[in-house]
Amino acid sequence: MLKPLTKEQTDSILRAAAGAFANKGYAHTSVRDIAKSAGVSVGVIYKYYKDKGDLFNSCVIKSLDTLDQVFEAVQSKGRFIMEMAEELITSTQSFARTDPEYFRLYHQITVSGSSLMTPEIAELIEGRTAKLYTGLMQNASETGEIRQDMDPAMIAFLFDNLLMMLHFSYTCGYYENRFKIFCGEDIGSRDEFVKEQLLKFIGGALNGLHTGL
Amino acid sequence: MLKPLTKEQTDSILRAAAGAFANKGYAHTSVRDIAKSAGVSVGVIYKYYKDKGDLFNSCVIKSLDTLDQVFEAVQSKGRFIMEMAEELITSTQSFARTDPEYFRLYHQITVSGSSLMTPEIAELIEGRTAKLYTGLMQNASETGEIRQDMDPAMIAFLFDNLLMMLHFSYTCGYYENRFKIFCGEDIGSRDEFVKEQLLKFIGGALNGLHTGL
Amino acid sequence: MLKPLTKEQTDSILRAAAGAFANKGYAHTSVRDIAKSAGVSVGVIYKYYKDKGDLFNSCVIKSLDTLDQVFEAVQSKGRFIMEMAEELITSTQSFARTDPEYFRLYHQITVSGSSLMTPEIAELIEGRTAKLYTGLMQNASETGEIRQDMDPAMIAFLFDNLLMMLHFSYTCGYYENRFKIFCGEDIGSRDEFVKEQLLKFIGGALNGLHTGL
Amino acid sequence: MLKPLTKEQTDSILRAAAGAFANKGYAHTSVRDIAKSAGVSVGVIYKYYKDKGDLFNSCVIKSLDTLDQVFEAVQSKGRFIMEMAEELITSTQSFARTDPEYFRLYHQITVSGSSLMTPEIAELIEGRTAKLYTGLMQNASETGEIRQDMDPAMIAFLFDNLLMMLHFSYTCGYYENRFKIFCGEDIGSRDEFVKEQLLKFIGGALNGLHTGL
DNA sequence: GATGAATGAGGTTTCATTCAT
DNA sequence: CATGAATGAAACCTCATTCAT
Repeated sequence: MLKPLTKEQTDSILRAAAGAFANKGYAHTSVRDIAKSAGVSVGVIYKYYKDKGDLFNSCVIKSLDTLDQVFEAVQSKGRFIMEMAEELITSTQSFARTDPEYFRLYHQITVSGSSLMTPEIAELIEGRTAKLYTGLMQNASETGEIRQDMDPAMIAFLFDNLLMMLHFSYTCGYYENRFKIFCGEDIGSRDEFVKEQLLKFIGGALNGLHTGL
Repeated sequence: MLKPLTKEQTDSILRAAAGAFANKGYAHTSVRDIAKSAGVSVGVIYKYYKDKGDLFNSCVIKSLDTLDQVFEAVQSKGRFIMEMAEELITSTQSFARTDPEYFRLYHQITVSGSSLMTPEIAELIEGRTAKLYTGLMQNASETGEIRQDMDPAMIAFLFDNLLMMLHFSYTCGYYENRFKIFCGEDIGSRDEFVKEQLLKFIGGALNGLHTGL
Repeated sequence: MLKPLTKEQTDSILRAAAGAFANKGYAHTSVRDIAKSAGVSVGVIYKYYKDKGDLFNSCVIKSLDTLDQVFEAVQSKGRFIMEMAEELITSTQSFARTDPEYFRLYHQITVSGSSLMTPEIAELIEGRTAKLYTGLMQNASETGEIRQDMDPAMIAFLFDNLLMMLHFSYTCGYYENRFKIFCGEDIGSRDEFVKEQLLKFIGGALNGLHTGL
Repeated sequence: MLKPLTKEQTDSILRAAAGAFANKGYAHTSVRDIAKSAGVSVGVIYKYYKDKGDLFNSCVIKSLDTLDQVFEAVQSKGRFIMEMAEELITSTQSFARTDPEYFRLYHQITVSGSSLMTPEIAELIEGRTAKLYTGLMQNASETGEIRQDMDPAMIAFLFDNLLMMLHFSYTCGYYENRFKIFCGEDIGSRDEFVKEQLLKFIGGALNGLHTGL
C-alpha cells in the first residue's frame, strides 16, 4: 500500500507514540512497536520525525499544547482566584478521563534521561504558567482577595504543585494507586468530593486567616 | 581472584546501583557499569539479584528504608502538626543536600514502566505514610488543632502532596528547574525563606479559618 | 506534474549519477540524492535503469566513451610514439582539470564489489586500448623506433600502467595525496615539469639503450 | 560457549574481516557476516574494535605492517637499485600468491569514502616509501648508477607507480583481468618473464641512455 | 563461589525499490 | 507516464544475561 498516509494515519502515529511513551516510558518503547500499533511502516516514521527523540518531543509538545487549552479557558480576566481554581480542578478531572495520555506524557519529561529534560525546555513549559500564576496571585494579593503576607511567586508555586499532583493522581499509575491508598479505592469516582475538599484546602492556604501557628 | 563477597561489597553494589539509577534513570544504567563502580564482577550481581529489575527494586526498597528514618524522627507523640511540619521541611532540606539520591530514586518508581510500579509496592511504600498522616490529622482534627470541616484523609493526602513536591523540587532535575523558574535562580540557597513560606501556606490550609468559599 | 522526460533530463540523470558515484563512491550514493540533484523523480530512474547497479554501469560506460575521445584524438597514423605519449599526457592533465569525474568513475570500476568488475567488462574497456597500444608498440619496434628486446604487449601494458597512475594521481583522492607526498605540495601546478619528467622516464624505458643491467 | 576467545579465534576475526573487506569492499561487508565467517558472535567484535571502521582500519594497518616487511627485507644498504628492484618484484610475485588479501586491502584505501582515505593516513602510509625511494634514487643518481637528468623524487614516484600497478595486477580483480587482456591468459604463470620484462623497462627508464627527446 | 568474556536478541536507523495516484 | 511517499529488509551496535574457568 504505497498511497500517501491519510490524515488519520499520521494522527495515528502521534497517538500511538504518545500512548506508548506515556504508558511504557521512552526507553521501553520501541519505534517498531509504535509503527505496528499505528498501522504504518517503520520507515514512514522517520520521514515525519528525525529520530525517536524527535518523535517523543513532538508527542510532548502536542500534549502541552492541548494542556494549554485547559488553562487558557480559565485565564479570562477579572475573575476570582477561587473561581479559577474550581474550574482548573473541574477541567483536570474531566480531561483526565478523556485524554489521560497527555498528563502521563507530561509526567515523562520529569524523568532523568529524557531528551526533553533540559533547563531550556523547562523554561519553555513552566515559564508561562509561572508568570501567569504569579501575576494572578500578585493581583489577588493587591486586591486583598488573598493573603498579603506571602510571596506571590511562592504562592503560585505551591498552588501549581497541588494542581500538578492532582493531574498525576488522576492519570499516572503510581500516583493513582497512592491516591487510592490515601483516600479510598473509590476516590476515582468521587470527583465532586475531591474538588470540594481541594478547594477548601487551597482556600485556607490562600486566605491564611489563621491564629498563631 | 576468587575472593568471597564481603559485607562492604554487597553494600557497595546497592550504593553504586542506587546512585546510577537515581541519576541516570533505569534504562540508561547498565549492569556492567554498576559492577565496575561497585568494584565487583557482573556475575555476583546476578547471584544476589535475579535480574536488573530486581536490583532496581532492592535499591528503591533500601532508599525507602532510609527515607523512613526521616519520618520516624518526627513521629513522636503529642506534638503539634505544625511543629512536625516544620521538622519535616527542615529534614527534607538537609537530606536533599546530603543524600539527594534517595529522593531521586523514590521519584523513579513513579515512572511508568518501572517494574516496581505495582499496586502492591505502592501500598507498601505509601500505606504507612498514609495511615500515619491520616491518623495525625484525625487526632489534630479532634483536638481542634486543625479544621474540622475536611476529611482527615484528604488533608493528609494534600499535605503529603506538598511535601513530595518539595522533595522533588530539591533533588530531581526537571523539578529543580521548575522551582527556579517559579521562585528565582537562588531559591536553592533560601531554605529558611522556603520553610517559612511553606509553613504559612500549610498553616492556612490546615486551619482553614477563612470567610467565603 | 506529469511531464514527459526531456533529453536534457535523461542526460541530467547520468551526469548527476556520475558525479555522485565518482565523488562519494557507489555505496555512499543514494538513488534519492541522484534523483534530487538531477531534478527528476526516483521513479523515472527505475524506468530507465533496472536498479542502482545498472545506473552505475551506465555511468561508467558513458565515462569510458568520453575517455575514448581523448585517445582517438591521438590515434592518427604515422606518428612517433613519443609524440603520442606527449599528447596523451597533455590531454590527461587538461582533462583532469575539466572533467575529473570521468577518471574518478573509471577508478571506481577497479574496486572490488563493483557490479561492473567482471571479465567481460574488463575486456570491453581494456581490450581496445590493449590492442591499440600493443599494435603501436609492435610497429614502433619493427621500425626501430623503440627497443626490440621486449615484448610489445608488455611494453604496452607498462606504458598504460604509467598513464593510468597519472590519471589517478591527478583526480582520485588518495592518489592525489600520494602524488604530493612524493613530489611536493605544489605538484598539481607543475604540469610542464611532470610532463617533461614522465617523458624522460618513458623515453628511457622504451628506448632501452642501456648498458648491462 | 562462553570461554575466552582463543588466539586462533581472535586472529580469525582479523583474517575474516580482512578477507571480506578485501574481496567485497567496506560497504558490502557486514559485521554479522564477518562474525559468522570468523565463528564468533557479533558482540565480541565490538569488544575488540570500537566499530566497523575501527575493524577496517585494523585490517589495513595489519596488512601494511606485513607489506612493510617485504620492503624492509630489501632495504639493506650498498646495493644496486636494479638488484633491489628485482627483489621487490620477486617478493611481490610470491607474496601475491600467499597473501593476496594484503594487497587487495591496500587497494581498498584508495577508494573514496573509505574512512582511511585522509591526507594523514596517506602521509603515514606513503610517506616512508616516498622518503626511502627518493633517498635511494638520490644516492644512485649521485653515484652515477642511474641517470642524473631527472628529479629523484619523480623517479621514485614513477618507479613506485610501476610496482603498485604490479601489486594490483597480481591481486585485484579488475587489474588481474586487465593484466590478462594485455599480456595473455597465462600471464599469471609466467612470473620469470614478467620480472625480466619489467626489469628491462625499469632499467631503461632509470638509465635513460637514449637518443632523441 | 567469583569472574568477566562471550553471546545474541533486539534496538534504532537507512535506503533501494515499489506502486497508487 | 511521471511522481515520490511508503515499504521493510537489513545494517550497525548495545547490553542483559550466561557459564567455562
